[in-house]
Amino acid sequence: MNVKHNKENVLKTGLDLFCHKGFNSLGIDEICKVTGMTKGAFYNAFKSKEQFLIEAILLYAKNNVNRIKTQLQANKKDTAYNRLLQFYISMLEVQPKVNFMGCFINNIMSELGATNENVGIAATKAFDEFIEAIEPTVKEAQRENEIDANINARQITELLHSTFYGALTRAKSSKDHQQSIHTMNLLFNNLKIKP
Amino acid sequence: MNVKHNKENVLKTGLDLFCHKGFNSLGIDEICKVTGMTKGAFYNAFKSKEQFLIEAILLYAKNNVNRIKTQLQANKKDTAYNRLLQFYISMLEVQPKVNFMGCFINNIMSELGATNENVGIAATKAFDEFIEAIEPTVKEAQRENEIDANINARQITELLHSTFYGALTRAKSSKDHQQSIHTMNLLFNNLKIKP
DNA sequence: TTATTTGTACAGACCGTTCTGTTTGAATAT
DNA sequence: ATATTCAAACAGAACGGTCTGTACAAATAA
Repeated sequence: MNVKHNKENVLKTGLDLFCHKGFNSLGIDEICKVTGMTKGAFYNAFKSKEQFLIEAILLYAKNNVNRIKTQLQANKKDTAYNRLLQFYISMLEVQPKVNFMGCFINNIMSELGATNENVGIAATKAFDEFIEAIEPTVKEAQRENEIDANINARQITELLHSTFYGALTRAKSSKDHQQSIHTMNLLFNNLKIKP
Repeated sequence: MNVKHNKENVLKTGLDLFCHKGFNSLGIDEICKVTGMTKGAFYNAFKSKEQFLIEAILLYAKNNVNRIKTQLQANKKDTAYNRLLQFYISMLEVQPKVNFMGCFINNIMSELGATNENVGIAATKAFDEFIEAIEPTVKEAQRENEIDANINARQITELLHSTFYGALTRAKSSKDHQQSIHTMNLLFNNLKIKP
C-alpha cells in the first residue's frame, strides 16, 4: 500500500539524522527506515543524497535564522550584550543533552566544505545568514556602549561566531562544554568596554 | 616479492591522505595504493583502520608540537605577541596552497569526536598538547606587557586556538582565508593592552 | 626448521542509484 | 454520473561498485 509522504517532515527527520551522524556515516537506507519511506519514494522526491543534504541545509538555515532572531529579541529588559552572551552560552549548555552534536553548519563545513563545491556554497550561505541575524544585536550593544562602536559590527559578529564554532568542536571531542563556556565568557569579557 | 615497509613512512603518507580527505572518505585500498603496501602488509602492521587513524593522530600531534615550539621560539627579536599573531596568520595564509585542508585535529574532532570515543580522546589529547605548547608564549607576552597578565594564560590560549579552529572551518567552506585573517587580527587586537 | 611477514583472493556488509511495475487520484470524456 | 486516461508517487528488488576485514599460501628471516 502506498504511503503519502510529507517532504518537509522527511527533510526534518533527515536533518536530525545528519546532525547526529554527519553526511558520510548516514546512509539512504537509514533515512528511509526512520522516515518510513522506500527508496523509490526517496528518489522520487530527491534527485540525490547530495541534493537532499543541500535541502536539509536550507531548512536548517531557515529554522535557525528565525530562532536566532527570536531569541535575541527576547528579554528586552536585558542589555543586548547580555542577550548575546546568553545566546551563545545556552547553545553550549545544551550540548550534553544532544550528544555534543554541535552545529550542523559547522559540521558540514568541516566534513564537506573543502571537497564538495555545492555543499560548501550552501553551508557558507547559511553561515552568512547567521552572521546577518546576529549582527543587529551587536550593533545594539555598541549603541548601548557595552561594545566598542569603533569596531565594525560585522567583524565582531564573525569573531563571536567563529570562536563559538571552534569552542563547539572542542566540546564535541572532549565531551566538556565547561571549557568552551569559559572561552566564550573570556571573549565577551574582553570585548566589553571597561567602565 | 615481499617489500619491507617503514611504518613511520606509511603513517606519514596516510596522515597526509587523512588530512585532505577525512576519515570516512579515505579507504584502506587507497592508503595501500599510495604507500605501495598490500592489504596483508597493512593489516599486519595495523590492527584496524581506527587504530591507524589514532597512530596518525599521535604522529601529527608530535610533529606539530615540535613545529609550534620551534616557530614560536624563532624571531626572538620580535615580541611574543607578534610571534603569536604571525604564527596563526601564517597557518591561515597557507590554506589556499593546501586546498583548505585545515587542521587535521580540528577535522577529526568534528568528524568523529562525538561518535568515536577512542578517537575523541586522542584528538582531545592532541589539542591539549597544542595548547600547552602555545601557552608559554602567551605568558611571555604577558610578561612583556602586551597581553593582560590578570587573565589566566591557559584560558587565553584556549580562546586563541578555538577562534583559530572556527576561522579555519569557515575558510574551508568559503574558500576565503582573508575573512579568517581579519577575525584573528581582531581577536589579537582586542587582547592587546592599549598603551 | 620454525616464526614472521607479505601478496592475493575473498567474504560479506553496505553504498548510492536505477529499474520495472503498481497504486493513486485528479483530469477528461462519455 | 460514470468511465477512461494519464502522470505523478510509491514499492522494493536488483545493480554495480566500494567498504573493512580475513584466510591462507607463498616468501622471507631467524
